[in-house]
Amino acid sequence: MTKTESTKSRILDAAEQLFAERGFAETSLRTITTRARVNLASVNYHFGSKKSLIQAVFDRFLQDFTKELSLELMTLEQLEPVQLEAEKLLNALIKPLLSLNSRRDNAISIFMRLLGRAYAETQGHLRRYVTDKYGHVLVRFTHLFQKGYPSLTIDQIFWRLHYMLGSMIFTLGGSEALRQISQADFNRDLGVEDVIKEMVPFLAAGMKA
Amino acid sequence: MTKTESTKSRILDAAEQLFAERGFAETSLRTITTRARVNLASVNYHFGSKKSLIQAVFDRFLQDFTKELSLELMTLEQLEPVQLEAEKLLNALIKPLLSLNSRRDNAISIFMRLLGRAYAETQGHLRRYVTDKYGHVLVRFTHLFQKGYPSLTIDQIFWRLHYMLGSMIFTLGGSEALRQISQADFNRDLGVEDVIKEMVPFLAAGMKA
DNA sequence: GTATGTTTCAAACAGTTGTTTGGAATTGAT
DNA sequence: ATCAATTCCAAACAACTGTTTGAAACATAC
Repeated sequence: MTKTESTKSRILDAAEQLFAERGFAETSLRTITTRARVNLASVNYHFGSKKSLIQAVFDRFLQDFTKELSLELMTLEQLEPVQLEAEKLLNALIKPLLSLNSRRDNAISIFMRLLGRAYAETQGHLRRYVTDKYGHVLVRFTHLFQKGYPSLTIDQIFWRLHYMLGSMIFTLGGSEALRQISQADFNRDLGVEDVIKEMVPFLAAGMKA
Repeated sequence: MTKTESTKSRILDAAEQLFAERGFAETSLRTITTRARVNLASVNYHFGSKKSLIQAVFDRFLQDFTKELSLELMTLEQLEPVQLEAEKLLNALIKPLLSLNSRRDNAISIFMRLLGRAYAETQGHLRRYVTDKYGHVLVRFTHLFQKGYPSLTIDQIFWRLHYMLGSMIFTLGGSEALRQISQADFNRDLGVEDVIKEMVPFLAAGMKA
């Protein structure tokens, strides 16, 4: 059993990294199994198919993330409307993100990049899978914002949340490359945590606009 | 010559649509040539390779877009610092976008989706190609913001521009799918133009924060 | 030690990919 | 009408894809 687990998780480790780097279609099972130092057939043996492997990669991430996020939302849901400031709501999203990074190096970037790629899969199984399984936290989030900012219409909140998601996925998912540009043009280097901190006032101001 | 042009542009039309829908790797030349009703070999004859075809698709879009954008930037660059409000700067970006849509249906979504996919290509030729060829407008944009908001540091401006780009690419590129969700959950339907209008105050507030 | 179930592995499978080829069809100029 | 250049096209190419197979290696229990 221990040998199996190491094979499965070695595959997951290699897969999530490669998927984030190159994309799903651009990553072959042979590339994954070579990097994971396991036999090619073991992916189909342990996961069934490449599609299922992709979902398994997401599952591992989303389990950790949504568990923490759900906890944050629960405490927020017991607050009075006046206490629900945008900054506080944003932190409920950011705290679980940051704790991802404490478990594994670079986890935020990988996770955001995977999300971005899943989102880009327009025709795909993945998009449905992610939204079906984890769309309810978005709904809870929407309700919280509605409660804190009752002057905004529900569509305004809906769309602003998506502007926000776009900012986060885009900048955090590509942060290495962006940091390279930033470093080249402005001779400064920011870590992912710094970028997130910079992001909060920007997003909060937008949500309150 | 006229036959050739029609073949070339038929390929470009089919390719840009399919690339935006499914992605570059997920779209085969056979799918493209079938939809374009041309022979398979004509892609390699007219464009050389699939990579070059992808670049050609971008070129056609970016030529129209950057020409208009550059014009907008020029008029802004002759204004006084106090006149450079965030809303005005945003409109300089949005106007060329909207005029894309007047030429071809759905052009904004397609363009944004292509940009998103190019951006996701981390290892790739495309990323370099786009940033190399059109990165200077980003620099001009940064300078304008710096002039209008001198209290912000250069890194703050740099990152906020990227938050902004993320919002735009994410929401406009996926707007059909998002609109579906919006329609299902809130029974409202917004066109791309409406989403953009909704976006301006959000982004402007963030930039000024 | 034998038997049972699980996991690994090399090899092969059928299908798809981008690209190349050499000849046919078409074009435009003289 | 003749010639040269351009464009088209069916067919084939080698390389790569995800998946399956059946036997070998391993582990676990009696």
